[in-house]
Amino acid sequence: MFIGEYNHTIDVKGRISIPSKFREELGEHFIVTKGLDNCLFIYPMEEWRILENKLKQLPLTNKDARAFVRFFLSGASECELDNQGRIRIPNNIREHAKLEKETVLIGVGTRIEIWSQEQWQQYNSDANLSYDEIASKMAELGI
Amino acid sequence: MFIGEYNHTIDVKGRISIPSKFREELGEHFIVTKGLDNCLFIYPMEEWRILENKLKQLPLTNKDARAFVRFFLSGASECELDNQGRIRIPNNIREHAKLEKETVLIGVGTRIEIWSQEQWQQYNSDANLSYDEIASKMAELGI
DNA sequence: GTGATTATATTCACCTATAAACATTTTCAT
DNA sequence: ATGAAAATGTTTATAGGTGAATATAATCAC
Repeated sequence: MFIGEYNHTIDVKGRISIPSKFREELGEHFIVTKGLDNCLFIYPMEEWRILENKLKQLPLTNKDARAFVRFFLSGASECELDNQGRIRIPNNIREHAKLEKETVLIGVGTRIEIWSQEQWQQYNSDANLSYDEIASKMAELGI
Repeated sequence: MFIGEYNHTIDVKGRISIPSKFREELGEHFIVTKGLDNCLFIYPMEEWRILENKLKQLPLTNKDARAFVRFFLSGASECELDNQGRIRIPNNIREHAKLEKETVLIGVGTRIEIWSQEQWQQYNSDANLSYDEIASKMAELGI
């Protein structure tokens, strides 16, 4: 399980270091792809395979399904940590997440997400999550 | 059952010692998360596992579910007592609870909560639950 | 109450993760 | 082939995390 929130910076060459707490669980190779809500998703290989399989099963005849599959697969690239624990973010997906310099990496269970700091703050303050909503979600889940 | 109230301080490195009375029941590893009402929740590992599994099952395609999972998991951190019975509170979580130096730890049955002293005092006076109100709530709940 | 024991607070010292700067290699266009 | 630009690798500095030691306060047994 990936959990937690970390503020990291992107260097002038477009590289970012992955929080050390995430590295072991990520393994050597993993997939970075365009995510939902203007962020990037990072999946360990194992989780990626599961997602791939789900995507494969989507009906090719459905317009939305085709768009969804294109979105995920075209934006995906396999990455590897360099020997200082960094990765290079490909330009096309970097733009998708509006990554400049200040970023936030969050652990979200089966995946990691990379946000620009600005986007993350905005997402959080957009109050699409009021306390009441959180509370009722928690109640639903029996937390 | 966690019960009682303790005043502890956070040191300059962001560490706080867990009341000795809580330690045995907590075990070695546990999870600290952003809680409701500007405090932090501490869950024993067993409880946490159950939550994890529920969270994993929420659909990626549902916007509200994504927001909730992000809130909950990015605000979580696995902790371990050091050999003096302390834990470190990550900064993002710490800000959520407005923890400065003086804090209050309270036992609330299945979990422990960490409050800033200020917030706790305010909560107690704001909520100014009269005894009558408490009594009638209890009756409602069939206690 | 007195002393012994345990819990908590505070300080110091070390180590690791990250950031930033610099150096080297590769790629590509001319 | 040559130079420019991009990618990759290395080095160093620093902040923040971690562990240990000491000091102070609270608790307990007698």
